[in-house]
Amino acid sequence: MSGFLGTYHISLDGKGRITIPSKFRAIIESEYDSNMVVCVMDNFLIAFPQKEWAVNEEKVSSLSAFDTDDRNRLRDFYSRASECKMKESGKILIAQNQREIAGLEKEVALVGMSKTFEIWSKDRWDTRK
Amino acid sequence: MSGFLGTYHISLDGKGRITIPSKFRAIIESEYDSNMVVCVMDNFLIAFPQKEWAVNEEKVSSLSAFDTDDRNRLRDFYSRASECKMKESGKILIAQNQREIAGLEKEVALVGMSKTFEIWSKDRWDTRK
DNA sequence: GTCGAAAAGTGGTTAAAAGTGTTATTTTAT
DNA sequence: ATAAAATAACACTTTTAACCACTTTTCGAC
Repeated sequence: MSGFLGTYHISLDGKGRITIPSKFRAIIESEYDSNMVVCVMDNFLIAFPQKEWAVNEEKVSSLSAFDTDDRNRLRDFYSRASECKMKESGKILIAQNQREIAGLEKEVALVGMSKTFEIWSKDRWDTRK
Repeated sequence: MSGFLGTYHISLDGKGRITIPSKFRAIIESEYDSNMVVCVMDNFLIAFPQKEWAVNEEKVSSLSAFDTDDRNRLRDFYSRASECKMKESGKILIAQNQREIAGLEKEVALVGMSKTFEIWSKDRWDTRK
């Protein structure tokens, strides 16, 4: 498998959920389990299969727990992350505060980034530079 | 085998699929498996057998997922790629957003590039400089 | 505490759209 | 003229979006 690739334009339902496109879903089901971590990055969200989140966490673990700048960076990173499960139905619920931060309303773009994928509001995606 | 060579003028069917010319098909079947990755390059598309794509990916894998510039570069690369399988029938479906970006309508030119081949709209192929 | 109402979250159904497979017909090359 | 390849047409399957009904959680009033 070549990982998460491509851009999908999908919609948030009334309760703030998205249905994962079937290609992404197939990857999650075959390569990972249904546990995901979603975190905030600037303007948009990043969805990690839990296994990839762990790899990533590895990389930030070199930061010092006592250095103020590092600690601030870590706090930004962790405090706005959230664990979520992809359900049987292939849906995942995006936490409300994350929807707000990422400006998600109705139309959403999912963007494959190989080991992870990004979640953008359509507006921000279309106007990014 | 000498790889993908030559130019073929073929057509997109009503559902956005192309039938791979039998010479290309023979190469894919003998040298590779049926998994392909198609990505966007400027005005046209590039089709990679998955094995060749992996070589390519190798080259971008050193970029950091946390550096904004690197991440933007990765996003350009991945967001416009898509995995697809050449079916038994020798057809592959070109993703809708790729058809749009590459301006594919009815008539399409496939252009061999040895390890990969390119997919052009006839108009753009004829008028390229 | 516990009751009830509101909000948040979950699961399933449906119709429309997108994607797939097959066969038959047309075109091309020899 | 024949065989192989390419195209067109059609039926079928899968995926998606939009609803709706149900469950769980939260939270204030008592």
